[in-house]
Amino acid sequence: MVTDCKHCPLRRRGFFEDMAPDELEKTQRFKSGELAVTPGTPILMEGSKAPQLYTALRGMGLRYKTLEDGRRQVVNFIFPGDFIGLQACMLDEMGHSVEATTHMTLCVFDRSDFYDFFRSNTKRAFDITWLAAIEEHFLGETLVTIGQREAVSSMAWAFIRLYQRGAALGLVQNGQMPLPYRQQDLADALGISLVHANKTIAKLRAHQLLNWSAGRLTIFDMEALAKVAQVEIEEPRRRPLI
Amino acid sequence: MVTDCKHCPLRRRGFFEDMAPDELEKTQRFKSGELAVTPGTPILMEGSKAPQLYTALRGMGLRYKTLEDGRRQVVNFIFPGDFIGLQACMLDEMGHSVEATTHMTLCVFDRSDFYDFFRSNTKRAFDITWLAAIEEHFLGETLVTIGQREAVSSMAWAFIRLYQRGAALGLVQNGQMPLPYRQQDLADALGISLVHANKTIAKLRAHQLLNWSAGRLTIFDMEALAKVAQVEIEEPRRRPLI
DNA sequence: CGAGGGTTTGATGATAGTCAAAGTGAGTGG
DNA sequence: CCACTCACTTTGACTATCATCAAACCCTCG
Repeated sequence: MVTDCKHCPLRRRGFFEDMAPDELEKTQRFKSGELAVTPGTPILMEGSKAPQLYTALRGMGLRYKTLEDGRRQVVNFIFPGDFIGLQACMLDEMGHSVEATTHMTLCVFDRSDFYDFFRSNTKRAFDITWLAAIEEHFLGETLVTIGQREAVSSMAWAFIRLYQRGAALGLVQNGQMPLPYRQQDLADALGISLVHANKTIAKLRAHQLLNWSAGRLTIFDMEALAKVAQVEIEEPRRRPLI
Repeated sequence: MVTDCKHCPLRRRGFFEDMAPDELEKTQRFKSGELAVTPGTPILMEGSKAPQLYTALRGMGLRYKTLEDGRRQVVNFIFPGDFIGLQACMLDEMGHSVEATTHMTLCVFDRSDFYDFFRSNTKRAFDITWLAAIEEHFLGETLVTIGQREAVSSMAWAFIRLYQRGAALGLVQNGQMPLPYRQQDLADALGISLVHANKTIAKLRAHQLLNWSAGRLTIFDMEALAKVAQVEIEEPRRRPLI
């Protein structure tokens, strides 16, 4: 019951770039299977040499790093279409762990086929580099956030980016999207404590800017939120799908 | 008076990977010239579509992003051998600004030749992706630092990484290396205020762990420093040179 | 010798962390 | 169907880390 790349439900969303027939076919051959995991399942571990790569097909997860004293930094939230494990592939070791937050389905690729895939088609190689670059770009933005913005501002920024990502994927309906994370996850992503995160969210809610409860996010006033966050509102750009 | 890739002074250091003759020759053809800049010169601007790429040949600089309110986040410190402008190339726009801290000499490449270069040799394309991946890896580590470590710990981490990078490049002599940045730069890199940065450095100095003055860094006790920073001591790995 | 960039220091206050406890709601088992 | 548990959220009280302000200091340079 493996999804055929030709009929990939993701590619139908306008968010992902179209693929030439031969790219599609090569990707199909690259794909070695599918993996379904339950919430909380670790998918990749920091420092491990994973033999496989994934693309998130359904469900959400997160990337994180942990410090020796147990502190955790959430590096990124994983949405459908995200490519997982490039670091293990290029650097031989994952720089962060990956874990499923909801039920997830992942397309599986064998690392041993990666170089062939990379070589087989310049466009695809370029796509992979593009993904690495956009990730670097995003991490840079996250860095400014954690380093320079204060909590309210950080929170606003995070919600805006999450919402935009959701919107691009067509997850937003009636101004609402599923956001199945815990406050602890957001807190760990922004480098603030759970308690402080909670109080900060409460503040945004009190100001009628947004609501996030029961795993659903609603944004009431994007303009005002953007002002709080000090960001330009811009659509995420279309991205390649591996 | 342009340095020939064949005799590139960087490649002689063991830190950079060897290059096959044809790679070397393609790189040479890719290189369109050299640029010498004085301290303080902006090299790339956030948001700009730079027509050129660079490799730092000599000198040091920094990458940073600025917020509307003027706050600055230093994303990374640029050392000889660093590749500059990949983001502009892949994403069409720089995600951060780049500025020279010391006098610098940069190898210049034309963006219009980039795709050809990328396509011409799979190994080189791979190298570029590798660089993007290692950068992503490093930014992840920075993220944990800013998000989870407290000031002393952050500082210790930063000095360790800078020192290791310097050591790999052969800049360390008698346990000392040049580190021509201001305390403000370090502060902006770690997301703390100048005053606090200063006091934190003073603390490390008082504990006899290191000294950083007059643009020179000395580390007295790497072990203890690593303990403060909560990091493993590991050599930076050899990297490709573009 | 004065100017200016960078560093250092002290005083004060705000932002955010920690601790502790209560509230909420979904899921489970008797 | 009703406790009961467990994971998560919410709130209050207290504290620490860190930011801001201001002034002095140090050094190089013209």
